[in-house]
Amino acid sequence: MVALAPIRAPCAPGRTAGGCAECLARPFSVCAAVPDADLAELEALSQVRPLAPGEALFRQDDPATEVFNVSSGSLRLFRLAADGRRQILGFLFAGDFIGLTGEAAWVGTAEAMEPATVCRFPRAAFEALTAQRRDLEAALLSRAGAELAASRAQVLRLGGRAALPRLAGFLCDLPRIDPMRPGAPGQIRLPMTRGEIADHLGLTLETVSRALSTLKRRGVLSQVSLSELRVERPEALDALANG
Amino acid sequence: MVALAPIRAPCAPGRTAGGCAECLARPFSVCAAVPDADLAELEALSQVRPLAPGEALFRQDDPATEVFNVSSGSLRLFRLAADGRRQILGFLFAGDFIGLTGEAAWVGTAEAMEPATVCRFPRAAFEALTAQRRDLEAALLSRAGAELAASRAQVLRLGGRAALPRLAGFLCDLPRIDPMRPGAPGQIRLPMTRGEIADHLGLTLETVSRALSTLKRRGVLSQVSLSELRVERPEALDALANG
DNA sequence: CGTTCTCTTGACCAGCATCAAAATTTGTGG
DNA sequence: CCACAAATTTTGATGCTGGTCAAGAGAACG
Repeated sequence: MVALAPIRAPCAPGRTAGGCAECLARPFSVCAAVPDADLAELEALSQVRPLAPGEALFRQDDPATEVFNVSSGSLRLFRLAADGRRQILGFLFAGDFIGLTGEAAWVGTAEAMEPATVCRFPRAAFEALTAQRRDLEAALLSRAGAELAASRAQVLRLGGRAALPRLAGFLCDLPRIDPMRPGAPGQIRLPMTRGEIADHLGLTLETVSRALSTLKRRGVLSQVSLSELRVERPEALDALANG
Repeated sequence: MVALAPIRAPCAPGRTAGGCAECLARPFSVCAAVPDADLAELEALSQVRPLAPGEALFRQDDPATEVFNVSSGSLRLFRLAADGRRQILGFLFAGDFIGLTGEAAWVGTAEAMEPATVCRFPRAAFEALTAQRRDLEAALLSRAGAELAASRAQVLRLGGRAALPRLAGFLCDLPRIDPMRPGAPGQIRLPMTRGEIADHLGLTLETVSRALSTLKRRGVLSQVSLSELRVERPEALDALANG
């Protein structure tokens, strides 16, 4: 897994150096709904938490006493089944908000896939702020809609049987949900392993690897590195994903 | 498909006979957040629309200029893929709200599975009301969370490979999402066909039928009628769904 | 430079899809 | 109310995709 050149942590550690006002993730976050003049309210509630690769932010079934906003890096959100199978519910990138559903316990475990930072809010205080601020509540509702759409996209992918369309659909969507990704357009960054892609798509890592090889053999993709793909024929990828 | 004994349509046709105040679906709906004193605001915006079995409420990719609340009966929400495959995103029952995501176009087609009624709101007017009423907005956010949880449950089901656990999980959840279902506890009403269950679970109708037969052979279920099952061994069903 | 982890590729097999037909239920019209 | 027609469900036979097991190649890290 190739670590990124470190992105300046937004809502930055230290808080002094610009704070939320200079946060690189704010344009993609619910915080964008809060005008600059009122940012101090947000900053007063939040703490910055850096995460090392593999470190857990919370575990499934733990009480959800806090909510989070991802400000850099990426995380995996997964649930372990009784038989040991791991279903990855989603990958979280800068701007994603964690804790929308208001459930008492976390549905899954969240772990960093690479160095990451999140803003941490006590749930009660955040909900109090939400109740005061109409703009924030509307932004949360809007983001909940986006997350529901993402979950439905995953359902559509998992419902289709073949492995190749599942992977193609995932690769098409990935750049969209990773707003701060670096690198040239037409390239796809994969901060997750083959096994994680497999657990997201309901496949095995061998099948994912074979599907990637097939796409390379057909000239749809080429590999810049293990974790960086180049899309050679975007239309072909799109056709596989949908048609 | 056995039609239910008709439920008195809530938010009833005619509107005069009690209106929202006597709506049987209100306890399960976002409308519950609106106090009795303010119900007139809701009623002024809404129109009751009855649906015949098979009738479409809207079609995928159509502009979403209205939102709906199901007040009786049930609907299927599905999306047709380019290859003709049908993925059923969910089944809608009394109390379910349609139009949470705020997207410009419908993600899928909604069709009644049995005689049903919905309350219809012009989207712009409903959003204006939402912006005024804190209680309604909070209820919508809460319901969005519930729907996200349902979608994630479907992801967890589709991600698991075997057919039997998928069906078992679906049968376990169905009674919970159908709050106004009639009939004795321990019985499961299936307003949908085997083919629709299959398209929801990413299986074929033959596989669903075989899985049902297996559950009957093992004594987990028995059939009251084609569309009504009796759970003989709830623990066994639950074990199949999770373990 | 060696250890460890991840990825790739191969061989084989099981479970589900597909094709096909019979049984059951539902709906319609006399 | 019965008989017939249409639709749905059940069951069977066969083939293929993807899972499982296994081994080797390539990267990452100390």
